Amino acid sequence: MFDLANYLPYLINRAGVRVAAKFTQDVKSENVSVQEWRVLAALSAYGPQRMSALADLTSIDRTTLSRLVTRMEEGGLVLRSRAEDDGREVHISLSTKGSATAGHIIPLAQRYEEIALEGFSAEEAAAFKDMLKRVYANFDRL
Amino acid sequence: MFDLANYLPYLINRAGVRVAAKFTQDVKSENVSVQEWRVLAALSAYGPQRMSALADLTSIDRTTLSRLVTRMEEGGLVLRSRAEDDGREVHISLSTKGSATAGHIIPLAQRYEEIALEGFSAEEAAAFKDMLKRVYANFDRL
DNA sequence: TATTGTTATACTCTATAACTATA
DNA sequence: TATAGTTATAGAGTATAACAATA
Repeated sequence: MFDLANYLPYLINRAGVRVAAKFTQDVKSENVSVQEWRVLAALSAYGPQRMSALADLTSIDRTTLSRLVTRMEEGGLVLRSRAEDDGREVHISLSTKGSATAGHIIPLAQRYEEIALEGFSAEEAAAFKDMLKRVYANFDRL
Repeated sequence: MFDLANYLPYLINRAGVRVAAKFTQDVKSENVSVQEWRVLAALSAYGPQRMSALADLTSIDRTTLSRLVTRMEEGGLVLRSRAEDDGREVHISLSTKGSATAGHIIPLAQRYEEIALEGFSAEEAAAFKDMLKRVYANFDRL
């Protein structure tokens, strides 16, 4: 047969789906979707980004991100501007409202991390995160 | 700021998205989507299931699953039948074609697990899977 | 010609609610 | 009334390809 209960991609997917589903409900009060939060989080963590970098950081498809950013721009969460040195590039940055919204959500996000890691020692948590990074890196070339 | 690079939900999401994206390309030759594979895998691992159980096993929304199963039924991958003892329940099972398709994909899926866990010791891999189960369980009540 | 980003299209997924059939 | 599953609808995501603007 097939040992689904110990199949790694399955375990990753179901954990991710569950966390995202719960988070969706909780950020609804901020009128922000999970994808929008991912953009806000990436810009909060790394500052203004080009579209292609933002797509990598958020794991959001480029064409989806383009329209998502348009909606966020219309909602006043982010600013879009052309690069001065290279007219092809677009720089996305947080607006004041976007920063404030991110500031409201970050504590909630941190509570999610605490819930997820309940019962983990600090060493276990660090090892766990490291393993997730290694899995990601193992697919770098593919 | 916000330490995205060590934020657990982010790490889980990006690993899951990357694995699913690569897998999508690879199963295309079997004319099967990732969601369809999840159904095939669940039925291969646990045998015939009711719709609600299958939704839990695959982390697929019930309404999405209902239409997904319709498409798979039309494609000859699964069989849908009413329960004899309770006319409300529907049992989904693999057809001969569905079993054969799953049989083709399972080796590919196992290669994905090997790629994902490259550089992991057996103990690390086991600990990693256990942690993913604990994270999932930590959101049980929410 | 190559790169960056946007738009078009068709299909799928999600979320909510309403609905049918059965218990 | 409650449960199992389906269907309707609107909004959003995905994949592919085509496109404009810039380099």
